[in-house]
Amino acid sequence: MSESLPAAYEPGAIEAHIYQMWLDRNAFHAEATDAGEPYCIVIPPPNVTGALHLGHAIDNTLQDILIRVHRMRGCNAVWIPGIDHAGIATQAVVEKQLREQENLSRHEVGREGLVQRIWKWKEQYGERILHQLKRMGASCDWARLRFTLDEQCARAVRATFFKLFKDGLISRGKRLVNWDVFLQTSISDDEIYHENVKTSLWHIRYPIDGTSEFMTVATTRPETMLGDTAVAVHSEDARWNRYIGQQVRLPLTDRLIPIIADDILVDPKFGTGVVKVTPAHDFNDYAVYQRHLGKADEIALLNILRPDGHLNEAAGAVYAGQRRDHARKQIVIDLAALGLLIKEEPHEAEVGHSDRSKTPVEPYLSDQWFVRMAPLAEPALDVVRRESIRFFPERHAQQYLAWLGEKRDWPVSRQLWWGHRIPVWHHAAPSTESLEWLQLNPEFIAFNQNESGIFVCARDSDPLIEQRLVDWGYLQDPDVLDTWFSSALWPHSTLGWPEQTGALQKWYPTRVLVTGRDIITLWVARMVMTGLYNLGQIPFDHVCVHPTILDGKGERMSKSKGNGVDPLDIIETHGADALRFTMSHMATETQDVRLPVKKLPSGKNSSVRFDLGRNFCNKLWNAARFVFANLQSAPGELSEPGQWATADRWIVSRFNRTVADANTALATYRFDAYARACYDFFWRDLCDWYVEASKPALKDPARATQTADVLAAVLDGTLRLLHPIIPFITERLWSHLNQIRPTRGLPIDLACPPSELLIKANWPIAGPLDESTEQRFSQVQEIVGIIRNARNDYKIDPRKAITLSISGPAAMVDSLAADRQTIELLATCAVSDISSDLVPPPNAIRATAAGCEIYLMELIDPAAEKQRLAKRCEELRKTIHSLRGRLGNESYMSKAPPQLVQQTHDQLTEAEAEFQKLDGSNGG
RNA sequence: GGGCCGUUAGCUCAAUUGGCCAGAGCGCCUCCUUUACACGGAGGAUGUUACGGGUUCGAUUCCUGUACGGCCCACCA
Repeated sequence: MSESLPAAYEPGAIEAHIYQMWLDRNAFHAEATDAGEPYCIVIPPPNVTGALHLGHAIDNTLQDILIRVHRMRGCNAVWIPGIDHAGIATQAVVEKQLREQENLSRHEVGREGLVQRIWKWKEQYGERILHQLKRMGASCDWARLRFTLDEQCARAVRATFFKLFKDGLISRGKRLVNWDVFLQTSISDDEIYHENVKTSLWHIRYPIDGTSEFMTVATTRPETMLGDTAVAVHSEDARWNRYIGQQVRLPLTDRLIPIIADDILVDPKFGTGVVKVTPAHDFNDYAVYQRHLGKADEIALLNILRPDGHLNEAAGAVYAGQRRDHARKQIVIDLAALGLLIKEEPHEAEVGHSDRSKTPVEPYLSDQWFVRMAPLAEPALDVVRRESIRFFPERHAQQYLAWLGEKRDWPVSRQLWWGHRIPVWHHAAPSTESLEWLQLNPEFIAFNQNESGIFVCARDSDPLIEQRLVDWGYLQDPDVLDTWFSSALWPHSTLGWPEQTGALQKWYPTRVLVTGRDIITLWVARMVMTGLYNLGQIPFDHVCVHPTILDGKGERMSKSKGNGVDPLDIIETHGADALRFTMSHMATETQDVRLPVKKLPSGKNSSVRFDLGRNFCNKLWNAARFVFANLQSAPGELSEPGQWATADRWIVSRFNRTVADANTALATYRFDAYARACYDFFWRDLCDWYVEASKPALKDPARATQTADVLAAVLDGTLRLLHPIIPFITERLWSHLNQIRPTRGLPIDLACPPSELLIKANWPIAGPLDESTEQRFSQVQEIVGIIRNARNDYKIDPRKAITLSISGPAAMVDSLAADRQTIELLATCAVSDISSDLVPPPNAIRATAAGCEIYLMELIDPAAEKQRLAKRCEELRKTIHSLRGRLGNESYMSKAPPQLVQQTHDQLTEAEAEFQKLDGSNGG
């Protein structure tokens, strides 16, 4: 029945089996009607475009730890998984594939054809992501898997858009947007990266109308001059201000454009002091246009580009149809021919590029939908200021507040086909019949009218309503919504909103959002806004921001950089638990952690950083094997802790302390502190000391049963404590423990009810601490330490037992005698005498620890001993000098806390006592 | 250019509201294959806590300046 466990832990042999067992037992699933305090986490949905890397691994490991801890604490815990459709990124990938493999453009396959292909692609890559999550041990409630483009999310999107539309928070307008001419869509600021490009600065003369004079402008983009509608100067620039109100003749065109004053745009000390103004193709110039709008010096807006980046008719017959880069060359040639090009100097500029298509973006004037932010942002700022939502670490709230404080309108339309289509239909001249109908259904239909016609928003995706609109000649907006629009609804859309589902009522607000700091603004802030707007409630109480994983060169792991490491690679070399343990250990409060990665001959990646977790698992495996080998099948009779050995009481107290530390760490999302507390307890206390100390006890018939019971109990508790971090190995060992020892015979402080599965077991109880025992055992540790130290100094064969005697304070003699066996085993020695009044034997090595004198006998080399003692005396002399200095300092004595002064006093007394003894014997 | 954060052992990171000799893992050195574990055990070496100034009895911790690095925002015709 209880098969033997191999000497080395082999994660590959058990992980798949254990995960399947959890699935078979439905261990991840929760129902809203289940008992327990609700505890819900929604996963930050990974983009379907790519496989997960280690950045996702840390994010999901931490979430899984929280979910598993709270499940064990008896909460009704649910972790909702999902994937993001990642509009622009996904469409770009599939379009690229289409081009490369079939040489087709999206227009050739059509809207439906393309969307169909993307869905296919999504199935394939979505599966891969889910597979990765499962291999990592993620205990997601898979029955609740969501996709940001599925029907449930679509209902939430429609309902939200409708509400915004009805409340007048959706507006449509011409705006200058960042245009990707390759994908022919607008992209958001955050989808742009800047690249340093070597180009030229061209100086061009603009003839001032009615004079023989010129104004000289400098530009890096000469082709945009065809769209100039003004030149601007500073109002106080004596060189130029007399021309304000006059006109220049725009070269290569027959247009006259005004000379205007704009003191914001123009810095008179920079360049020539004259700036060309191209409001349709430059963000600053567009701002000029807006500033002058409605004033006497209002300027025109002239778009000279087609959506594909070619120049249009407005650019003039000569240039219309040319590509933007071709036009630039041609214009330079033409200007030179006219003698209007003064010079061309080398110039470096940061040019915005689309993250998706890697092509330069074009500021482009187009019709877009916007969400007005001000009314949404204010309450979202408020809940964080009031700390209804708390950030961990706190400092990250600043970024949130700063960004939201700007309240910049959110452009939500994207000229894409993959995404939630904007639920707005337009008609320039609607029939009265249709208008009457619209007014009949204010619950489902909202509309507003302006000079360009009527815009109708339909709440539900109802084919009958939509068909009716189409029949009346209304056209649906071809654009789709920004991906963030659907992810902004994630915490409530995944729970069923707008339906008042049981899940929504039970689990909303969710408890914590775990994420990296890069999407605090784009995502976290928007979730808070929509949560408050749609439900009047915050979406989560806490935001846990974990460090960003960097590679060995300090660069962020990302798919586009190609430096992402597949968690499956690490799982292959180290195991999932090792990956998770190391991730938890790395989750400190710093903003980044570096992870040097090495490429294996197989082409896969690995990193020695994960050895930490692997070694830890192996140690756990073997410590458990040791316990199993020493357990009788039934526990002994419960005895009173008062009858236990020091080591027994000590390890129980240490365990209780560790549980308390883990609880504290988890309450503030200090996953590193949780992992470190477990590591130190398990390795340092349990393995290094307790297991070693238990070995003679297990051979002693009088103590074997009690010791085995403590071992079983502490192993039981340790597995519970570690399960959330390293679920696979602990579940495996748990089942083995259950087989050979179904009941533990737990000492009272560790009593937790039994459980067949560890994943469903109770979280350990932080029982009482036994300070005096901890202190007493630490004296044993000190004494053992100093003996080992001396043995090493004297190069004594590790196998050779030495004889020693201990002279200590009368109060310690009895307790030391009780722990004699422990000292003898751990320091490989025989203790011949423990007493309060020993005379130092001749030729013995002397050492001091825990206020005791230790005499190591039968060791020669008095010269070496003398030298060693001299060294120690010197150390003590320094210590004493420093401590006396501190106590002699009046300010210190009067201002430092008395407790600290007392401590200093005690230290001095101790050091002086040791010095006196050593110096006395060494004095000869 | 504006804002935020960081700089601790060769590397990667800790250090509760300022207070024991600033710790751990890896790496390094010595020794040990002792029946849980060499993915192990015992011991050891390594720090002007980036640098300057200040506050304090006392500063890795608080203030300030400099250097370097990262992130966010805005980007200059």
